Amino acid sequence: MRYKAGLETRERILDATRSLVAENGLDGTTIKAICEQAGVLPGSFYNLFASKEQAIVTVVREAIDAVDPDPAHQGTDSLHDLVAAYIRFLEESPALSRVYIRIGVSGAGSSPELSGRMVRHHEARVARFSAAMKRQSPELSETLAERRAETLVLALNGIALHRIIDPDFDVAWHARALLEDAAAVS
Amino acid sequence: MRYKAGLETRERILDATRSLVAENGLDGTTIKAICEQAGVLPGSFYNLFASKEQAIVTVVREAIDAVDPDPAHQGTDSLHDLVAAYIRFLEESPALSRVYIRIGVSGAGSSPELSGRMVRHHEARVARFSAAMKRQSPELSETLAERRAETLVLALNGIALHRIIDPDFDVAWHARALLEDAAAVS
DNA sequence: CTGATCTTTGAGCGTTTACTCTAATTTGAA
DNA sequence: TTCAAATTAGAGTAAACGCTCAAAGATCAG
Repeated sequence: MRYKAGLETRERILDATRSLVAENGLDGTTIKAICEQAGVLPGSFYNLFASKEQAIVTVVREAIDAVDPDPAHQGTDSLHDLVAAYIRFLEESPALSRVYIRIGVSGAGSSPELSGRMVRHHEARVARFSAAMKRQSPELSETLAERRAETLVLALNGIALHRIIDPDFDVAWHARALLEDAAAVS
Repeated sequence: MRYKAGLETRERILDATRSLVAENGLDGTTIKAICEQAGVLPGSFYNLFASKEQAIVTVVREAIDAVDPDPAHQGTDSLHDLVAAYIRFLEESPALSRVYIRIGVSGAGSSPELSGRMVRHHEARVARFSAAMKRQSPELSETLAERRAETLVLALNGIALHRIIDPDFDVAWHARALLEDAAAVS
């Protein structure tokens, strides 16, 4: 894994894994398909990755890192900023965001590694939304703000999810509608 | 499929299929597991069902029929009624509702039969919510009411989905929060 | 009881899965 | 140029998958 050729192969494998998981989901993605799309034979795959799961985890980590960008700004962003960032992620990284939705949705199947990572990510994300919610509506109680924040995050996921079934679905419109409703209350 | 024994076996197979899909999802449910849980051998399964997919489709149809009860009342129910009915479905039919969420969410995988059925169901459901929305807020334009109705349905699914990862998750609270937000706007 | 029909048995089919192994080739620092 | 280390090729493994089938057993109308 030190030579240039190996690193290039690794990238090709990750590209293939990303698009295949986006297209077919976790269980629908096979080693054979990855190798074919990457132009590689199984021996090469297993020279660079210990298992199929390791390649998938790598791609999922990418997706999780991409969904909550600019962590330096944490503590200053508004709910609107957060939702806008999510919409941008969905629109500008179609493959990666499909990976994210598929995993977040299926509960990562039978992989404890992925499940744990996703649960922790969800908690952190709710916390970030919750902080923004409290900043925007200081009159809300602690627990109420947290629950409303979680409602918003989960509802956003439900909306993003629909794009997997209907590629022409207008995610941005619905996400903004949701945000407006939440803002109208507070 | 006419003798009493066959009908009982059929029920046992459907019970097993329902709980296994609820627990492990579509791809995680195998013929072997179904047969073991139903106390049946593969030959018996295939005497009653043409394929694994047929058994699953039967269970999914159950779930779809259960999520929108009392179609006779269509045209009179309020948004609150519809959301309350959904919450009741989620709470009173845990296994069936998990099947519903898993299928609706994953896009039914690679089964065109299931995908088509789910798409049609979603459209009908949105139409029903949309009608209730127009009744409640006549001042909204046609398309606006429809889009808001779809936002609500999808957000509800996003919330219900989280219960698959966290069984203790308070679906009812979050669903009601969503409804209040939507109501506060109109 | 008879006998046609339905049900169950359980070994086993062919395919696909993730993954391994050895030998050949390529790489790039010294 | 040398040569150990990294990378590839590609046949091959064992296990799991959905599913089949012939034979034995259970059911129930006539």
